[in-house]
Amino acid sequence: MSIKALLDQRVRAAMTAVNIPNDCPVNISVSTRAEFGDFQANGAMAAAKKLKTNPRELASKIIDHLDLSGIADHTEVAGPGFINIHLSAQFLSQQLQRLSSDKNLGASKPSPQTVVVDYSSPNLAKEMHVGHLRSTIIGDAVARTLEYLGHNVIRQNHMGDWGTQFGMLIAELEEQLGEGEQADLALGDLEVFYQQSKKHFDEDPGFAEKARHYVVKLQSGDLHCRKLWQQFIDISVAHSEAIYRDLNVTLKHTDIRAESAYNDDLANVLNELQQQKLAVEDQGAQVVFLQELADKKGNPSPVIIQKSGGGYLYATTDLASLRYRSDVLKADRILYFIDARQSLHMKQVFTLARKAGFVTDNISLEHHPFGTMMGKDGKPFKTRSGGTVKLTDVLHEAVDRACTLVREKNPTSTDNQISDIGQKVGIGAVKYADLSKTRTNDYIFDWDAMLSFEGNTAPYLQYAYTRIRSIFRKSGIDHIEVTTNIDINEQQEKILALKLLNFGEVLQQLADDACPHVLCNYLYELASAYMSFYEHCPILKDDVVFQTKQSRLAICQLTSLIMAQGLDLLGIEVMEQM
RNA sequence: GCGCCCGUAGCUCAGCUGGAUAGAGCAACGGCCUUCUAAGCCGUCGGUCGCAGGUUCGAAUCCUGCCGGGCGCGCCA
Repeated sequence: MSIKALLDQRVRAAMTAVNIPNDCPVNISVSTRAEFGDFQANGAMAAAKKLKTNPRELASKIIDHLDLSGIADHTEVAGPGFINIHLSAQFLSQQLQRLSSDKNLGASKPSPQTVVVDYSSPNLAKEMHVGHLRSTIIGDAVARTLEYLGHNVIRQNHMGDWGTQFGMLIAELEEQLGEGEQADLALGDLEVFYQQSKKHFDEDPGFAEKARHYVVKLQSGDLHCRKLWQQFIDISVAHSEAIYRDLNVTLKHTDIRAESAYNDDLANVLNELQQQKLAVEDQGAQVVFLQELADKKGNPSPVIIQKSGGGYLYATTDLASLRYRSDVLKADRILYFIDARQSLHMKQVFTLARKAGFVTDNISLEHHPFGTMMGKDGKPFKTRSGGTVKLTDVLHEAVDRACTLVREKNPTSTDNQISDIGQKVGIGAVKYADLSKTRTNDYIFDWDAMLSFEGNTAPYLQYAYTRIRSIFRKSGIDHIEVTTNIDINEQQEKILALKLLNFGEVLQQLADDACPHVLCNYLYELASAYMSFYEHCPILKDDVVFQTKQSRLAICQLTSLIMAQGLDLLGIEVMEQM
């Protein structure tokens, strides 16, 4: 149980003892200032309002019935009716020792659920650009965390391999192969290939006609088109997978279940919607009108299931995948990490899937959106030439800069050591820059901030870890026994201790809200608390007595374990030195 | 026109199930390496939390209106 939960329980008991109704909140929170204790309960003020009594007197009565023996040194009423709780050093010591022997590092394991996490899902027509970073790494961090908490996580990479533009791309591929070129050569740069193809499509009516024709042939199973398509897809998937490797993302080949996988089920989806009288013909298309999402005037929200030409759209594919995830994968929760611009679409698909009975009633369907990437001018991001920034270019630049810095700081290191550290630092910095701001609104792409290695960045956290490892190397001690007594005397030790004890709660919040930035913030605060501790509390110095040294090493060990675990959940690697 | 998201320090962002004097990083300035890695630590400077009302003992946080920005609203995904 977390300290917060423990305090909540005790204060609740005291509130009940003074006849405060159960529906009044307890409101345990971390104190904003040291003189206000470590935690405070402000439920007395709300309760006093309800009971029409004096809040300070009520708070004082609660304290009279509050049993915090062995937990707090003292409690006091302050201000309008706050109950400030000052934890005892002994209690903190006990809690830390318990944490040391807890293989879950304070994370409580809820009853396991099957959670489908839909993330990354790049469009295979083009190369991945910086805009794809968010879905990929946020989804990955959430998937890792849910797994750590014991859930059955099923990753789904719903790659876009089946849209209208593939007719254009395979027609272009056919022409280039006709000149004797190898597919992998023609597709050496997907972005260039896409542009060539697009230009061809726009300028040559004959080619455009062929492209449109090829879409239909492809979707109806024509072998020649299918073969060309497969060549294109294989190469494009390989590009994405190379990026996953560089990014240290856990998505595997077997996690791919692309749009094309649902092709054979699309007609079934339509048939069932028609049988249920949900889909009706309108202007030649098959459309479902959702009254549930009607506007103020009562106009229902339309979802097109089949185009007037007979083609299917992504709503159809998404419905098929929802049914698959519910029926076959048996999901309790399905999390989607998709651009906020898809919000209406997701809402429509979720509403329709429930209405048509494509998913079980108690399933949790969650769209976790994120905003559009903006330039420094506050307008939608573009490069000087009007294009996008390739993800692979950002990653290479980050690793190059990191390697340069590592070389400066470690002139005697070998090339292998430098590239190993540079890789972890560079990639970590890029990922952390994105993971640490999880606002669901638009965000600014700042090249320099993304490639910074100072302040609130991944290298700061990695550096804190290496400092700990360095101490263990210097001391010649491999590890500290979990039974070692931990003393909390200095202020820096106390601040660090409270942070360490909060890890489990942060993970729970991440699992519930799918917001990795709370873990980033936590780890930064943890690293910061450790840095202060490190500067102010000597460990291996000659004048440090044995017990203090052991205690501080135990604190170091615990910090390193939580730091490494936390960073691992973010998909950021640690190293012994940097 | 309707809908969704957003507006916090010069810049980039936390804080938002209401709680005490709104926090970080970057930038600027000043200290700290013969002592556990200075990618660091300590300090200074910097904010009418877009504006105006409302609810409340208490509002950055909740409600309403306005201003400003982004996005979305039937055959792309």
